[in-house]
Amino acid sequence: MIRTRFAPSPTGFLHIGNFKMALTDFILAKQNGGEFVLRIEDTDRERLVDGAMESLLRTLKWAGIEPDEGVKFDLNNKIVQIGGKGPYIQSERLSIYRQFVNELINNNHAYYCFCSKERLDEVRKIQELNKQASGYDGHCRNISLEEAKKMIEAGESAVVRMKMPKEGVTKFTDLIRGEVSFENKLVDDQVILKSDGFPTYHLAVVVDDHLMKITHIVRGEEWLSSTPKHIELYKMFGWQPPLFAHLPLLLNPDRSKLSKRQGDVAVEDYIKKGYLPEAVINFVAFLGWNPGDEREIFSLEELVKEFSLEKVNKAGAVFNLEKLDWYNREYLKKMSNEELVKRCGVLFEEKYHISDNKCQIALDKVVGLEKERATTLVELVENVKFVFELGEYEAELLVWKKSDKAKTKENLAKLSQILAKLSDFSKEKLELVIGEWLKAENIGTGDVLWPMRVALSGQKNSPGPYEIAEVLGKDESLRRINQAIAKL
RNA sequence: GGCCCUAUCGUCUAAUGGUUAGGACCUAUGAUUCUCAAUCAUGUAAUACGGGUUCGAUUCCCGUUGGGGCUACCA
Repeated sequence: MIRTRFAPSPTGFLHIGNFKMALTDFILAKQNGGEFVLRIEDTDRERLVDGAMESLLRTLKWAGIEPDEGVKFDLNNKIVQIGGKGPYIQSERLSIYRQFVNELINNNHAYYCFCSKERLDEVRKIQELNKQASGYDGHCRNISLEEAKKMIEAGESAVVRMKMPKEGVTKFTDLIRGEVSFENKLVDDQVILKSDGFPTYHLAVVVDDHLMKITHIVRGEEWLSSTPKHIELYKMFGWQPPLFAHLPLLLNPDRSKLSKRQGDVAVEDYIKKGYLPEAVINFVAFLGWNPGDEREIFSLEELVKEFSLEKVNKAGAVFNLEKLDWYNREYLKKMSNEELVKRCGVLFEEKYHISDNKCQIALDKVVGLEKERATTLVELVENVKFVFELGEYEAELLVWKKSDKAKTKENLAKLSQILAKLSDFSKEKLELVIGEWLKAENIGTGDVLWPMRVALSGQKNSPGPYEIAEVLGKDESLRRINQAIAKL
């Protein structure tokens, strides 16, 4: 059975690139009837951010990516750990790591290192000057265990380094890139246990993935060059390494690694702006993957059905907001008004203080006005402002370019009379009645529809007049039209 | 600097040892139209470069160049 995991560090909001990894891990597990594990990698005590774990979980939940095992919200939105092989938060697993580090030390696969930061900096500087490969020079590699223990007892600060073999080549087959190989002598003696007693990523990830029976490691390409260290650790422990798949990275428009400087990188930013999870998932999944035909719209369920690692591209992909916008518009157009009202609920509440479901039916129509025009939820809610509050506008705006003020006033007055007699204010009925009138009297549509639309919306650009009139209802529509007549 | 990964329109990508190199986004033009959208039609636009292998290479190999990653007691 396939078991994948997503293992974020709680150092801030969920990065869109990491989101892509989580999505891929989730899809891969789900499509094979496997399990998806969520683990928290909080071994860097200095970069911990309060509330980051909650934020990460909230974002994943928004996207419908929830783990079968590991850390998640329960029904009361409390963070819990589920599954049998926990804990799933690394800071709660310190004794486990210590035990495996000791095993490595006792088997001569790891050693204590007492080098100061200053010495390490010096070594690096010299290597750089000599244009050599940089890395630890092995200064403490041959200190005997007895001697090391004495130094520790004497109070010296130490880290533990893994003992990389000095010859040979580490080869592995990446599911995306094929065979990759590294010369062992160029691989560093990585620190695996820090002086604060916490493991580094490299040790913790290997131990946890093994203990948690992870079969496929799907992660970003930035990990490719540390994979030989991980493979070597599996070897030292006598464990079977899992399969690796290193996904291409997301890029800025200038093709550098996607970074905060050039735009929003946190998924939360996109949630706040009113992007739909469907659109973000579809967009991000299609960065570096496609089904091989010309379909572009894929739900999470369809992705689970059709995604395959073999078709994933090798090169990084520019994170192109214009395409995201397009996806969001597509999903907005497709969505039922009812569902859209649900999604916009909080935004309506914040902006117009409309909250309870008494207004649901009305909101349904309001939302329909803009769903083909807006790009995001926030924009949609903003754009229907005129329904709740008719803004100020100049009388000149009422006059269509091919018309004049007198004619406009006359037309609106007649329109007002006609509407006053109507009981059915549906847009179909309005269109029919007004259409007949225009035809009968041979009046150009623009001569009436333009001023009517402006009178109802107060805006240069807006939805059509019939639609707006239907949403506003008879009383409010007439009030606005008569107000416009008074202006002229 | 060292090591590793990578290269098709501006962007995301499809395809094949032989094609008019396809689609989507963006963009331009036209149609529609009361405005903005939406919609429909049409157009512009790509195999980084140099060597091989081959009857033939965008595809396979090598090199160059470009881009990216790693090179921490960060992940």
